[in-house]
Amino acid sequence: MTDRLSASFYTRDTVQVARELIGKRLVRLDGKRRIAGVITETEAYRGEDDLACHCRSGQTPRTVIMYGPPGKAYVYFVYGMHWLLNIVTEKDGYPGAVLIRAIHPEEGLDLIAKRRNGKPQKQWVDGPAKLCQALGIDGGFNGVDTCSNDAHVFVETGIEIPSALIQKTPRIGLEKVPEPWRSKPWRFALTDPNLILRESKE
DNA sequence: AGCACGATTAACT
DNA sequence: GTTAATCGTGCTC
Repeated sequence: MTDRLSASFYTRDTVQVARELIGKRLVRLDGKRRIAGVITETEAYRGEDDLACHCRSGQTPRTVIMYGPPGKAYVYFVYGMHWLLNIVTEKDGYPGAVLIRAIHPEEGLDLIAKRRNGKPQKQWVDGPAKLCQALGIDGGFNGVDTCSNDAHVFVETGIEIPSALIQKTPRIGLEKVPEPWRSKPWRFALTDPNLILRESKE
């Protein structure tokens, strides 16, 4: 049995999914090893009218995944060197995705340390591109169905996080995006990830 | 501690 | 030709 999230979880409003992904567990199967951690930061991008969303220009070769069925990984390349991981949301045909910006690592720490090449632990996975580097996620994962049993990247059920501990803020890196989109409170972040640390140590 | 900038490529105008 | 859902380095205060 598995407690992997199914497509129905993602077949909903993107902002709601982004909120509920906080506290869930992101898992990467690396050979026989697991790299996993609690999701601590997400952002919602939805619809062609959202001028921060890649789909603002309609369906293109890059964005075709976002228009397809929910639960698939949307992995894209930016700034000439970074990969970013999203999970597609909303009904098939309506574009939306949640960007996974940060996790709290709990499994496979040695593999993360290795990929992050000697950086201090605080900088292992505290940004969307660092996260992808740490987990070994690149363009090869674009379009992978995370709900399928043989996917090597997926999300499991996790900890229930009270809303009081979740910060809602505008999305990051949208300096040139016009209002109201620049200021939409579609970023969700755990205020103090150390709360999770304490819980997991028991 | 905080800010500015260069890296480096694909997609879009 | 321009820009980008970023990161790491190096400089200044």
